[in-house]
Amino acid sequence: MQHKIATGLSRIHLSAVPSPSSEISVNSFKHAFPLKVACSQCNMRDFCLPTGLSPEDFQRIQSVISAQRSIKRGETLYRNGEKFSNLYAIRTGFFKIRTTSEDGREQVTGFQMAGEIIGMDGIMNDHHNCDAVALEDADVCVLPFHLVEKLSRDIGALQHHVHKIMSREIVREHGVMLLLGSMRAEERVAAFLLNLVERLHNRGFSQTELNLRMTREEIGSYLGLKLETVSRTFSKFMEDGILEVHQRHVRITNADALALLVNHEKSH
Amino acid sequence: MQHKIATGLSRIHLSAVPSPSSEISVNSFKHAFPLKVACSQCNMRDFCLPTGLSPEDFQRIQSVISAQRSIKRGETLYRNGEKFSNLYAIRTGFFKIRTTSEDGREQVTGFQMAGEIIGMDGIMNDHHNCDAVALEDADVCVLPFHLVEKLSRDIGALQHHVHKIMSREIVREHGVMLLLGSMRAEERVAAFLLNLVERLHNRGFSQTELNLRMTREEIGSYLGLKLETVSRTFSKFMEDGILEVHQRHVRITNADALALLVNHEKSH
DNA sequence: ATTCGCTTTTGATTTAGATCAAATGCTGCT
DNA sequence: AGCAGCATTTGATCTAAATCAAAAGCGAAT
Repeated sequence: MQHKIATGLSRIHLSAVPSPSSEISVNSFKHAFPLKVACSQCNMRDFCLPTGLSPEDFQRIQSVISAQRSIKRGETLYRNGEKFSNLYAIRTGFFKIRTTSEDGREQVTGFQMAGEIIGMDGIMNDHHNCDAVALEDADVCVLPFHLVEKLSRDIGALQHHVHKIMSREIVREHGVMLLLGSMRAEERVAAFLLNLVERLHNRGFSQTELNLRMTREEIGSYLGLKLETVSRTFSKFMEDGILEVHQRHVRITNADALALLVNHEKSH
Repeated sequence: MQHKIATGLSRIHLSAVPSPSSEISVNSFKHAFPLKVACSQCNMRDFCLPTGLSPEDFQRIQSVISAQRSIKRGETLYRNGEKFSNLYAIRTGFFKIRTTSEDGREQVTGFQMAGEIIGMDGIMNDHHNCDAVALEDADVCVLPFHLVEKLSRDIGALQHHVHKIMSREIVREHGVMLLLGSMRAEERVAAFLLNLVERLHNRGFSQTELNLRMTREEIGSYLGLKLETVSRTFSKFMEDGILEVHQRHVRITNADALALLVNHEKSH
């Protein structure tokens, strides 16, 4: 597979196969009637769904997808306090998930990309307790949760898959806690970049090059650092020949050094 | 309800109702044959299970509990890398959950007490990826996960409850990330104490007094601070008349001040 | 093409918390 | 009871990252 760089342009490669109707008509009606794509045809299916489903199961799972929704950059898919009713499978685009404390402090708890499922925070008490903000134009599949639950009672593979996805989120957050609780700035930034690039690589993008969708401030919020520290760390990595950074475009020129930074606490 | 202080002694109040057999015989065989208590009779049932279950449902849920297990202080219930097969409902006792990075850094990701369910980290890839260490002698109910899944396909309330429990864990971890990513030392310690005391209060213990089960170092690991900083913060809170601390015994003498610390970022 | 409003970089300085060090206090064990 | 080994406290010092400040870069809108 040719590796692509995760730029805005290449987003189109991540989209599902277009319908037979012309590009123009699709685009004009895109916001009002987002393209509904069969799960069995979607490039993201292996990320959203269990593998090895029968065509009938695909059909049944497809039936719970009530709609697709397009979210423009800067808009929110759901917000803290809103009634919970759906999970969302990201089909294209990129989100930040953030929580806010009573006194207004903000914490980015994750950056989520195509193929990932978001919204599970709302199950607990029927209301979302964080915001999902699109960092680039995005399309999501809407999965009414009561239907997901209903169908999982019939399809064991789906049931287990839902459990796995939630477990994966718990484990991911353990990793972030480790990062926030015990790593120094350089390690955090290195871990962040390696994680992003790995997930992009799984989706067919380059392993060494990426376009950041978020500001230095958002990276800082996620990593428990100030934006100046993020910026300085990037500059430091450039000096060390580990990265080439031009604005939001990053090329990893020494992945080994980056990996070493994360896994070997500097002795002192 | 009379409030109890969470000391080692009062642990007995958290235990399920003893069987008709004498205390002595129960205790002598405790480790080998932990008392199996009916869920419907267990004081922790409202924490572990959905409310409003029929007697039949209690019976069926009870049937998936393969055993109870006693863990001595310092021992682990499960370990990173171990095969996953069970969730555990804590019946008595207190655990720390910790992850370890490749280079050996340790992060306590949570402190869990009676009524809480642990082990969900293992669902994702069939292996646990953290350790559960008993900080005091503990009894847990062993819930083979494949049976939990099987039964949830029949009992909708159980299915939803499992989802809620996992969602709650995700949300809890969001909170810890907020703490680690954006709070200062005093706020972290205040948030930690308020959280602990609230959970104990929900279980019938005092709202103002508690016995810590963990060392300053473990608190520090959880809060992303060094043990000296935790100790100093306790001392500071004593000077300020917010706490009385004697070793592991803590009395909150000014809960309002503690709450204000958490919710109002100091302007500067 | 120009302007306005971000975003990013970089420098100077400050500071919260880490680190290093030592004394004291508990707890469990023989 | 006495000893050994932790756990905790407290003080002195250091440092990584925050804060404050200013300039430069970029992109969207007119």
